[in-house]
Amino acid sequence: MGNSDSDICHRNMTSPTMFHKRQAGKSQTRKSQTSALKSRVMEVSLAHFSDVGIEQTNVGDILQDADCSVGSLYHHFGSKEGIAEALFVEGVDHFNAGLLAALLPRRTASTGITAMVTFCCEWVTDQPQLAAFLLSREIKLSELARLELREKDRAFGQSTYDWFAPHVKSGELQALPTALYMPLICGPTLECSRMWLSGRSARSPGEVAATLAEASWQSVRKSVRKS
Amino acid sequence: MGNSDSDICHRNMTSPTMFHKRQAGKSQTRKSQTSALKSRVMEVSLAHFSDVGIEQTNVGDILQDADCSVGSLYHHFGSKEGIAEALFVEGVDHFNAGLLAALLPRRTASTGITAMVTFCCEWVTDQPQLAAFLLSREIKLSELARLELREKDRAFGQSTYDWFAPHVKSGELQALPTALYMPLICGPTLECSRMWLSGRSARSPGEVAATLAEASWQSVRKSVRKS
DNA sequence: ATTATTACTAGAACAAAATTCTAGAATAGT
DNA sequence: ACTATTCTAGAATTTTGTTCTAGTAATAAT
Repeated sequence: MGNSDSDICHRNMTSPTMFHKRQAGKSQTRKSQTSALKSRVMEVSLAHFSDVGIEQTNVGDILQDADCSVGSLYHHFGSKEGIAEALFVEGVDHFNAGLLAALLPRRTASTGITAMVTFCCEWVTDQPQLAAFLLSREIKLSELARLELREKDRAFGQSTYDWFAPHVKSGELQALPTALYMPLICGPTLECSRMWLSGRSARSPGEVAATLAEASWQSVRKSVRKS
Repeated sequence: MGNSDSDICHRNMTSPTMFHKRQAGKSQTRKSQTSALKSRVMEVSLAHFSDVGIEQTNVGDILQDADCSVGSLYHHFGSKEGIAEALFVEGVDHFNAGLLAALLPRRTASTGITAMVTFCCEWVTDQPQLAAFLLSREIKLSELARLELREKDRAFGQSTYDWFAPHVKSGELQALPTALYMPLICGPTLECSRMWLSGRSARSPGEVAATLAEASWQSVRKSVRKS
């Protein structure tokens, strides 16, 4: 009766990854209901956020559209920003994983770069809502989430670096500060994506993927020129 | 007594440019007070916005820090978003003007591209707050502002295109869809800027300007390669 | 000059929306 | 069975953005 600091979660991201120790029994019902509720809230929130922005979205609408009670929402996400945070982290994970999956199998520098750019273009074009949300920051992440993301970022950077290093050594790629590869390779694509997503450009990234890939490749390859 | 639709302003941006028809007389006092108030509000707001985001900033703090009354604020800006909008438009203007000023005087393709990238880097490094604010969208612009910006964007695009066209014709630059030049040239820099501004990278754009410039140049130049 | 109109300032009052709180149901652990 | 924990609910509260009314200084009109 006195301890009001109940073990609230506010961050579980059970959505895709959560199947440890399931006792193929009865309780499955409640858990899946809860999990479904969370997914529903996130899905509905994403739609609203990417439509009118986080600030303009009001919790009442989310509650109604996701058929969720105030209590449940605040139990699971802690706040409106909490939903945004969850979406953001999940989105980054998804993007990074996809990018790595596209990159790692490639054996030559040029096909790797092309794969990265192509993947970016397709990803953005395939899920414009999530992309728009991710590419428009203004999400004040909690200290916890910030650290979590920082770590993921580091791991991601390491993985890509491990792929790049051999190609740098072999003389195919320029030797650059590690922090520059991603911006050089994906920067133009992301900038195009932003323009397309905000309606400032008619051409979708998918349509110009090949051109972007070639240009990015030229910007990081090591080459001797005629003039 | 019945017309409640008084001529409210909500958009003047008198900050820098406003010296038409000044009757070098007495009333100057009031005008300059007002102008100073607006500047103060915008300055304070920018600090808060770039610090904790628009949503997390509360009007009360702005009021207090800028020593402004509720009435005045709503008279001049209409809403919290109105302040953001004003800041955004002013910022874009400032950036675009600077970029053009850096680009237009250049006579060769390579010096032009270098000038653009260098300018971006310096601009971001010089005014990180404004840069952080501009680079983090999530600003629901009013329909009016949207059109205003669209027009400015168009004009800006035209100006840069006029500069590019001759170099494309002369064979120095690749012929690309118009909408791709800016992303290719400034995309990597802006991506680096975002990383630096959000603390994900230690190296400021200013420090890597030369490298970025060279890479961007390689990505848009037209060249025959040895292999 | 005097009056009328406009631009601006001020802060109390209001309304909307986010969040907290209390209570109760479902589930898991012992 | 009993206890602790997780989760659901929605009424109650608080916060906060915005509106409204009133008043003051400046400008224009007569």
